[in-house]
Amino acid sequence: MKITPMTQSLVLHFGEMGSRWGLNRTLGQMYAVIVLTEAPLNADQISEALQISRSNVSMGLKELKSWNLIKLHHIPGDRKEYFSAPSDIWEIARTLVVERRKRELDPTLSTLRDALMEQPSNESDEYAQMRVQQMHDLMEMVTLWTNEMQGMSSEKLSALLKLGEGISKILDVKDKLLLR
Amino acid sequence: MKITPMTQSLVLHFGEMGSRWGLNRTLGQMYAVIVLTEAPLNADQISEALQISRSNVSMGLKELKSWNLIKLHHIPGDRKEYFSAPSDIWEIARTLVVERRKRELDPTLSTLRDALMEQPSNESDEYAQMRVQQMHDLMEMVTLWTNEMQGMSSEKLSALLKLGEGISKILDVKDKLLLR
DNA sequence: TACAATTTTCACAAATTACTGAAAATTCAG
DNA sequence: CTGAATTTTCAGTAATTTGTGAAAATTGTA
Repeated sequence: MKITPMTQSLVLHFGEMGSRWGLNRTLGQMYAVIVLTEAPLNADQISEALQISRSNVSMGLKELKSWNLIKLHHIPGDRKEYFSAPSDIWEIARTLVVERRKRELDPTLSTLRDALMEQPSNESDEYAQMRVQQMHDLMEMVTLWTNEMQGMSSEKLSALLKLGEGISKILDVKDKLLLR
Repeated sequence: MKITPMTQSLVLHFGEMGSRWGLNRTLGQMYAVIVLTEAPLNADQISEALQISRSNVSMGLKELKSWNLIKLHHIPGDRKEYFSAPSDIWEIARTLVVERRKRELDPTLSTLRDALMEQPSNESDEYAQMRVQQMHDLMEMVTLWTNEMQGMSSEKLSALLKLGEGISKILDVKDKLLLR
């Protein structure tokens, strides 16, 4: 599959960014080409577009699947598998946030809980445990939020984000509001 | 500096996590030991606690500085520099979010803008540009939010996060609220 | 069931990233 | 200003991560 210069430069950029996003270069490039192309693509097309080996594409697709970032299609009369990204960009964002939480927060939360169960052996352990408690509480709140986010429609999510600076005002009058 | 078994296991965990957090293993470990220790530490203490070379600590501290994650102290009569983490965990979280945005979102936002300036050369470019526009709008909203967050007091941030599932309800009545 | 098409796995190679010790640079007390 | 204490830099090496081709496994059709 040929790729236009515009797509090409976006793909390269998302490759660079991939590594900063907890994915990696190739994964970033692969997802870029999938997101930017309307028609679902098969592995060979991706391999050709990015000039990477077929086996690398296979491994990348496996990982994108584990992130729930791609949809699988079958074309009648064609044995190949075709892949596309959700057409709703909010769905992609929601998935990314939730999956990153799974990878970045959940394991830590569980380690923090373990540490809190232990008996502090001296003063410095006591201080450490206090900090662990703070981190734990904060991360738990973030987890609640991402769960909430997971169940939100794209419209609602968009409305929430559009609040932007309005969020402070809303917080100020929240109590008043919830009383009625 | 000696390290208790509890701190030791937390340090190891944050090392593992460091890589998923856009830092790296050593940076994660270094920050863990700084966060979990009440007294400010000097480079030699960190080097000893983590069993890594002094030069590695120096590079790590440089990076932690660039993330604005550590505070610098001077102890009278001692030429060494001492480092600590903010005592307010919310401040740490706020900094992390803002710094990650700088590294993960800002460069992409600028690339997306560039792509939007280009003249689409054919239909597939038109589709790509449409997606780029969507991504751009979403990321811009996130940027607004993180800016908002940067200016929020820890108390307010905590209140916002505690809303948790309440956020949906608030959204539902937002318009009513803002009218009065 | 047989077999061609397709996908996945995996051992090794290539590329990237992280770590070290030695040397250079900086800092500051006297 | 001197020189000891301290920090930083950097070239080389070590460790980790990523990519490949060949072979194995799976899939689906005739």
